[in-house]
Amino acid sequence: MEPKHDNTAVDSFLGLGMENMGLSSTMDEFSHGFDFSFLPDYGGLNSCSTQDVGAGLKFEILDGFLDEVEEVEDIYASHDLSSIGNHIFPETEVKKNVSELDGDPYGLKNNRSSNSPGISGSISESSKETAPHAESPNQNASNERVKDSLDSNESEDDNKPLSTFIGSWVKRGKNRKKNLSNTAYSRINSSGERMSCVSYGFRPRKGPMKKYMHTSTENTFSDDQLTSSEKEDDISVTKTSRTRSDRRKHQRMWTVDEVMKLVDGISHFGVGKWTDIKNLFFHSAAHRTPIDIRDKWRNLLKASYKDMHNDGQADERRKSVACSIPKDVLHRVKELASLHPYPFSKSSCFIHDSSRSRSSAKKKKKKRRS
DNA sequence: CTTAGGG
DNA sequence: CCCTAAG
Repeated sequence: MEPKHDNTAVDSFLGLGMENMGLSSTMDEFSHGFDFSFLPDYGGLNSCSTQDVGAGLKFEILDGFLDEVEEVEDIYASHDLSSIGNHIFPETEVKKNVSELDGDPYGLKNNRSSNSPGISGSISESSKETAPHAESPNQNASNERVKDSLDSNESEDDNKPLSTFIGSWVKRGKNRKKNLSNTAYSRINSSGERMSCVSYGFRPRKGPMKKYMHTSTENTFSDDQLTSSEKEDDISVTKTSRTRSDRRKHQRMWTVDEVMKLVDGISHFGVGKWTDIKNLFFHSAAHRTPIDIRDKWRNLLKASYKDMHNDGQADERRKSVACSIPKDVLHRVKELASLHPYPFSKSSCFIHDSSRSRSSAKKKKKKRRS
């Protein structure tokens, strides 16, 4: 292979070359049992890419970028993979099998949502999140790495105000036995403040979702994912030398994208299959336990009903941009709500006003099974 | 372990 | 979010 070390190499690195790189490496790792010949032409995979990669990968010039290259690889791998995945598993065909591809199990993301962060979003996302990955050399069967990056398709941050994280722990007074025994203790034992930068505040959900993930991968990933918020937490904690009194999981604002995934999940699995939804649609979301998801759905329903009672009144009370739920999503929520009622029977939620008497019937329909 | 419900 | 009770 002739290393063409002129502009071409650089160009291809910065441009198409990257794509090819990511793709080719992806292919290397994934072509083990597969015949990708049916895949669409990914821009001269064979012709220029291998060459450029061969040349480019030497990277005398780009030595310093190697780290980033890894990320980039991941990023592109993720994209290529997702597109591949969509080709391999067209829509309805495979359900669980796709689970590992996550992010966009049914290719839903593509159709919907001007909101869901497209490529750009994912890129910033991934680069942010895979970065820590590159540092730990061992723990990546490249296989898993790719899967990770797939997961990082997750739209973690749409618009997460950092203040959210900082503020959230402040308002927690109660101490909880469970939490105390879990997190706080470990922290104390590990000599309190000094340690705090590592483990404080991370309360792993008790059961790692083992079904669809290969343990180490997801865990490390979630750590990475939490990194940002964790840092916030740590800083605040060490600064104030917070005691273990407040141990509430950081309240993370639900992004529109997440909400949409939730809606998707429900429309695919039905209400009540929250573990399934979690696994498929929120597999990469380290937080968002099935319970969280259910709670969110509960809230969404509430919101939708509220909205429908305000008939037409575009209520802008939810001023925070992150919170406001787009109308279309709200509509879908309503549809789903009428489709399969959420089983909360008691009076608790929802406004009980006069108009509810008849209309409530639609909520109390039969529960749809899957 | 999962869900439903309630706080 | 958290917690608990129930399958």
